[in-house]
Amino acid sequence: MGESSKKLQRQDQIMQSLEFRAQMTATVQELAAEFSLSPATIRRDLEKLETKGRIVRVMGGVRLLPMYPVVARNFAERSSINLSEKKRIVEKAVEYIPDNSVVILDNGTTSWLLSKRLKGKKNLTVITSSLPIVETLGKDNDIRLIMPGGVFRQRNLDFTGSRITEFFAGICADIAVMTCDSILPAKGVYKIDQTSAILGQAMTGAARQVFVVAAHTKIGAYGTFRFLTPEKISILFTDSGAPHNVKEQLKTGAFKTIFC
Amino acid sequence: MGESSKKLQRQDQIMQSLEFRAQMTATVQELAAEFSLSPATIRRDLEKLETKGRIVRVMGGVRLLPMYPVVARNFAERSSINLSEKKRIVEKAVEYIPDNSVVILDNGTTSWLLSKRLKGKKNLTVITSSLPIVETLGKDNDIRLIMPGGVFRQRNLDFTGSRITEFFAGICADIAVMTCDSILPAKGVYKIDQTSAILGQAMTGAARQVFVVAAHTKIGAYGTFRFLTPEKISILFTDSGAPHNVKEQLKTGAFKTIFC
DNA sequence: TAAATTATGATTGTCATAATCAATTTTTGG
DNA sequence: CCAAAAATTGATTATGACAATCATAATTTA
Repeated sequence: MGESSKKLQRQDQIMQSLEFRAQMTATVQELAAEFSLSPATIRRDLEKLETKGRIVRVMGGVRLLPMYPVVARNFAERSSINLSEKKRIVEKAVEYIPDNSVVILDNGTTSWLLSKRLKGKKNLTVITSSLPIVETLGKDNDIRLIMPGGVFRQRNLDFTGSRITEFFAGICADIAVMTCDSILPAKGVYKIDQTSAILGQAMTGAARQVFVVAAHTKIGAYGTFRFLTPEKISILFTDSGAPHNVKEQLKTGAFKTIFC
Repeated sequence: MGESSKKLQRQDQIMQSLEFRAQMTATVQELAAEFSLSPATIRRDLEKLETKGRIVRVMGGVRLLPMYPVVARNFAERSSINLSEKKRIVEKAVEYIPDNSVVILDNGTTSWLLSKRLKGKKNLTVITSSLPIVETLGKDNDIRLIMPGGVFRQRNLDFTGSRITEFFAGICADIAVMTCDSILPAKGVYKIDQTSAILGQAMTGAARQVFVVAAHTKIGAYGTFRFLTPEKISILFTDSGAPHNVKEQLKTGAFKTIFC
């Protein structure tokens, strides 16, 4: 059996009470007084609400999340896979993005990490459909941030739609930084879903240079929809974890590969 | 004099350390061990980092903000002005939004509050340029969320641009819920900046019904750019705090007014 | 290099928290 | 509607996180 309706109702009241407060915060004691309950009970409610992702508990009380918590948490967890490799790749790729450039950033956790490393660049224009990237770069004064718009995909935290192709047809950027689900060195770069692949085609078609950032595990992995052929890749940034023969193949391939 | 470079450098290292962690969290003790420092020093660093808006401290440790903190905080503070009036207005307006409808939501704190009350509606399509609204509704499975896109405005946390008008020209929604900076009952509804007014025109032109939600303080207030004439307003939702003569004027006006 | 500023770690008192348990309330199933 | 089961509640206790303070050490400034 779950929680009693009375308890659930009170949890909603706590949420409402939080929204009334200027800083969206309250102490356990304040709430205990407000509901005429013991601090222990309030703590148990807050514990539940935190599990449900509706609040963050802080020392002595609780804070309403200004933002969407559940999806962000999923995203943060996904991004922790291969994190140290991804970070090395990203650090290197960032070196190849000069000041004053116009950069298209693909969706995905790797390009999200990359966006975090753009701080300090001067006069950058970033075009992206990724909500986490918007949130990361939105606070940066030195970055002009442009979003094509579209229908929101909860699973990917991005926006896509039929207007995307049309949008990028009118864009000429310096660099597109792309993520992927699969790289076949002789054939090209792939995404798992078609919508993302169409977006990828539009993005890469709108940039003079195409960077691909991908952990070595993506090389030879499964991916159905190709969005990029080898000759259009400017640089592939990957880690050095791939088997020797694969690395040799990359070194003699159609595009430049940088092992980070 | 500010902080020493050594201290600032360590604070950056703390941030990096946080990014490496799966849940983006760490305890004071973990960090104390990692940097071979006393918990007191780590706490002082965390205190600074929190002041700078880079982290949120939680019981026993610290959590990296998944999202942009400073702007969100500003927004949350702004939204607390007239909060109880706004909430009453919003509760009433939500009643007039039926299931299965297509709703355009304007930018602004009042429509952000309104978006929080849409949970439970079935098969809703929401079109908005507001980042906070996207974040609020993005976690809701029952809402189809569409963003026109454009250039990000940090100050308003929204997206605007020349394509906006073109975008809304292709839209026919059921309801547009609009906020404003000023209402002159005989003349119309105004915004302070022209960009928002152009967006407002596009939005109201794309909807069959136009709701205006505004605290009574907006009636007769200052606003330069008109985006809506009185005869195009379907319903004005406001609180009953306006002077008697103003309320009489509204009751005999060109549009329906609901005092919440 | 010396003085001023800042940072650090230890100590202390205060307070939040988690765990446990008995009493009470609510829900479930007949 | 009633009895049994489940869940909730508040009191208690042990743990430990926190802020304030101060003397010492390190860093920055002139």
